[in-house]
Amino acid sequence: MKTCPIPEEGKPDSEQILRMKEILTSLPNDKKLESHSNKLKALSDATRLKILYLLSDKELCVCEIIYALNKPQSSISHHLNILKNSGFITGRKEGVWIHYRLTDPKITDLISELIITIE
Amino acid sequence: MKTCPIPEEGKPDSEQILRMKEILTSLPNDKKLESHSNKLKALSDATRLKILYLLSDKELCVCEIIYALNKPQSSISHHLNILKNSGFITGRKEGVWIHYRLTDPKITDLISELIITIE
DNA sequence: TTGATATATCTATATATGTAGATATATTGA
DNA sequence: TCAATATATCTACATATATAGATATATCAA
Repeated sequence: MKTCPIPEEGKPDSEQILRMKEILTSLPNDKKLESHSNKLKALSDATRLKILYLLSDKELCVCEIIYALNKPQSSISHHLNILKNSGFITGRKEGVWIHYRLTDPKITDLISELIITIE
Repeated sequence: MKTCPIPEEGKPDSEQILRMKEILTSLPNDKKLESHSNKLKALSDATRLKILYLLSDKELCVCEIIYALNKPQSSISHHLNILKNSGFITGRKEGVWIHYRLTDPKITDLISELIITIE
């Protein structure tokens, strides 16, 4: 039976193994990858996706988002905080109000593209 | 003090509110959004991101991925299953081996683009 | 300064997730 | 049929997360 092409002691690596090692060294380091996966985790919630899509049109204040999504204020605030900390949105304070907008307007399009590729 | 522009009883909605409602009705339904957020959740793990990047070059069998990432076989199998169920990768059986590849080669590029927009 | 509004933070709880060891299944060669 | 390899599934446990009520903070108007 063909065995897994892992390199044997003393023998040179196969082309395949060399290529894999090349890819691994070209990747962001573990700390960065951890940060990237955490940012992507911010997208793994339906409420947060809704918020991003709402903001794809124009900036909104928190109370408008609360009204639109019909969820407790603490819950919306929690999700906004996650989106803000991961860099997807930014807030602009105006009196008591805080207006949130997408950090980059391309964000929602990229998310949609990503979903489409696997649908 | 300016109060939140939520529609009052009997009064017509503001332009802003109408636009929000328009966006909300244009969104995928809740079941679909739940599915989308679950797919994105598959990207929220550093090990799974590494697997996707490894597969961006060419298909690999499970044992090669185990060797490259140096993690327990059960763990890699678990992550591959998540990536497969969410549609990011597909498996091709050949004897005892299963070769996995990206469902769409654009996937890793789109992920990178998404990360770049918020960095 | 007082009261109301907008938002954030704290807290508890239920649920989901990653990890890794153990076991099961499938395939192949002898 | 038997042994070895490749992979999947099961299991338990520790950790992370969403939720929503309660409380805190900040801003403004009167």
